[in-house]
Amino acid sequence: MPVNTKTEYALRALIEMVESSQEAISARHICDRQNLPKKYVEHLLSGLKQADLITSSSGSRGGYVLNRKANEINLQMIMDAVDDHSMDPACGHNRDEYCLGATCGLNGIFAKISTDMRKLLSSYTLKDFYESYKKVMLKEKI
Amino acid sequence: MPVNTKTEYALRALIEMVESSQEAISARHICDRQNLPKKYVEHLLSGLKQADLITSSSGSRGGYVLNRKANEINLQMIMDAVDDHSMDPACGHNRDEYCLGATCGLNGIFAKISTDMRKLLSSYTLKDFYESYKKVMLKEKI
DNA sequence: GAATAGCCTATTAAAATACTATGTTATTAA
DNA sequence: TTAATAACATAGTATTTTAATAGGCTATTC
Repeated sequence: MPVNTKTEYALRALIEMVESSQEAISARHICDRQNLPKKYVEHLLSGLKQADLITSSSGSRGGYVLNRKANEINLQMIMDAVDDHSMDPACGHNRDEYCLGATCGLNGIFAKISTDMRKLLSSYTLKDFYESYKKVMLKEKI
Repeated sequence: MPVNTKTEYALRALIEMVESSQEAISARHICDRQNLPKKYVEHLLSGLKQADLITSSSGSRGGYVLNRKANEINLQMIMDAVDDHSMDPACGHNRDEYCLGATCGLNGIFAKISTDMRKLLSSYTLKDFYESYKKVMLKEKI
């Protein structure tokens, strides 16, 4: 599955940051609101920070803030940030003993698939996820 | 990674069937030529058979034959055949305790991603893989 | 200086993945 | 008709990846 829990949790955390706008939101608040495991999510947030998607501040009023507009963060960026080796199909990334390596003959087309896949995943922005999420949440409240 | 070893091995086995045309090719021959683990591949072949992508015959002249033209078999079919739960991102397929289920708000867009992904993977046919493979193999021989 | 929050480095638990082992049945060819 | 070859079925194992937890240290604010 292309969207694993790391990606899903990261998305849900980022949605809370969109919601909270310029005000820093703590991991505790994020996890309370989204019902997520705090320690695990903290680890993911550190990945998002390293990728420059968010910034953080320590201390009692600290927390996390988006570092870009929601439409400038896409799914592929998020996946790369929390799960570096996500979309790279190629003979050689698998078991060495049963791989034909450079002579496999499939590397070319595998590379194309990888490119196409990344392109597709780059087409979904955090804005899309947020809006989709918001729509459902508003319905729930009525 | 979208293309795991199951998919890769299945592809390489199917390429040998394309090569062998209407003549049945045994698992032993496939695995000798492609340097693959026989028992494991046998298991994958049974999946391909169940999905009607290939037929098989027992006995000393037995083996496997493609059941469709190479351009009528695509990557998504192969993945479904050897690895049923491949491309279905959705809240709820992950850990229950940290999932908001139906109210997650992401199910809609996750479904769209899944559809788009399947569409993309359906666009690569066995013919594409075979031709890409052949091209490299011919170069090697010179 | 207590409380709150980020962050860093293990460690563990569970699940998926990639195989392996053994045995049975079907077909063919000597 | 029997030896050889091959599919097929079931169960088991081993490795890897994924998902999380634990504990402590550092930074900031009230």
